[in-house]
Amino acid sequence: MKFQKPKGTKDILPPEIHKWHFVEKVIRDTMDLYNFSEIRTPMFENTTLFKRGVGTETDIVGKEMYTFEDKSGNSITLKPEMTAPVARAFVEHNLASQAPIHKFFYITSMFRYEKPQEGRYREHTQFGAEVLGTNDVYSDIEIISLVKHIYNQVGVHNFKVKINSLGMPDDRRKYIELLINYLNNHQEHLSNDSKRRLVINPLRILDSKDPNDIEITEHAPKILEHLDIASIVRFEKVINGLTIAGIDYEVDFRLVRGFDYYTDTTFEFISEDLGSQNAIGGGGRYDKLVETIGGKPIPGIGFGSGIERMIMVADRNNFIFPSGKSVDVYFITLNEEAKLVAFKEILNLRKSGIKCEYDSLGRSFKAQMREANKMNSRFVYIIGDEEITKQKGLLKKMSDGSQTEISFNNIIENIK
RNA sequence: GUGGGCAUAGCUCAGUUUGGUUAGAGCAUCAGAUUGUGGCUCUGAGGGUCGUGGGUUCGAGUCCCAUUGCCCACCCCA
Repeated sequence: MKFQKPKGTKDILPPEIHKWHFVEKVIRDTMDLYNFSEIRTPMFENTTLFKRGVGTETDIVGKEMYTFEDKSGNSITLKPEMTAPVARAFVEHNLASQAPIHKFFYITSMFRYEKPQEGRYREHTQFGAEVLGTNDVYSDIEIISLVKHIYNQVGVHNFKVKINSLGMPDDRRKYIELLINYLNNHQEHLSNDSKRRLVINPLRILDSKDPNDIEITEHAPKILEHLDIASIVRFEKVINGLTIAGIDYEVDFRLVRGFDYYTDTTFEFISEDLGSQNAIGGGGRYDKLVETIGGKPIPGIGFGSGIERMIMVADRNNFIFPSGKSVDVYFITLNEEAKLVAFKEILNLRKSGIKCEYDSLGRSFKAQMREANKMNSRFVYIIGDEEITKQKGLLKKMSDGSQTEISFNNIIENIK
């Protein structure tokens, strides 16, 4: 019997890892530039956090959570999203009393029990940010600019920003009633899925892909026309800010996201390079979440973005990810004594930060040359019988093939 | 969770229609092409229980069933 990775998971092997290192570095550097600090929370939480925070009617909580009982009978869930854990840590450590505003970022695995397909895993990696403590419109704009800023550095240019406002809960509730009334009159023409959603989560009918549903919802009441004046003003300010920031956006009344905690601003980044799972990232404002999970009424906004999907888009746009430093010196050794000399020299060179490699299979000269060439070594240092006698090795520059005799302890001066 | 397709060497795939001797190619790997010199070229070698388990048959990579995995769409999302 052969072992294989669990369904919906992946291994990242050496030829791919430089992409991840690069993306992670860009994220950390850019987050620092925007003055966000990293937060790490456990891989799992008590299940009730997500039920309370995210909402039991959402698909993520309702059917996609990795939930299990631990040995003492507590219900544990591998985190399917990061906003609720961050809010929990924020409340648990009473951070609100230490400073009025907190800006967090994270890079972490997420777990959702779904049917895997391209760009969709059961364990995937997201980076994201959360701003807690202000509902300033500029924090909305800053978050969206930040995402774009990071995308552009990692080769993700081909994407659209969709934006909408879901208003505050009271307005949304009233709007949903209007929507239900409207849809009830067209019920017989709705898809089966949407008939079901009419009872469970009517907003979701707005983003149905069924042509009939789209036709019907085209003339449905629009949420943006039924919001409180404060929400409308704020939405306009956000949009204005995006224009000033030079970010192209598309107002999309069909954009309703899969978490119950959103209020006012919601947004999504989509790319046509992803196929059917076309969202690279998304987020929104959640001004009621902190109090929902037992904190003070503190507003927040955040986003999450899938790193697998970002790399996928970058690859499909032929983005070249910078790779690490290549080998500086490959030691070619032709006998046992030479190996000992090489071993001593390598110890020294590595202390000075020179990247070295050597043959550990006792292979032929030619094979060692090929190996050095394959790993793109800048230099080769050859030690054979003659060189041992002279106490000088042959330093060969691979780019032009030139080679000179260099004493054993003189290598470092000659490879600049 | 629902529907459709695919599974042959490390990778990309022929071979399946019309079951029939030791299952092939390219790339990759390794080794050679006169003494101790890489990239290009040439030659050769290793590597597969044909996803797994049953069944039909004198005989199965090829037909049938089941199972697992992957892909596509729906659902949903990153």
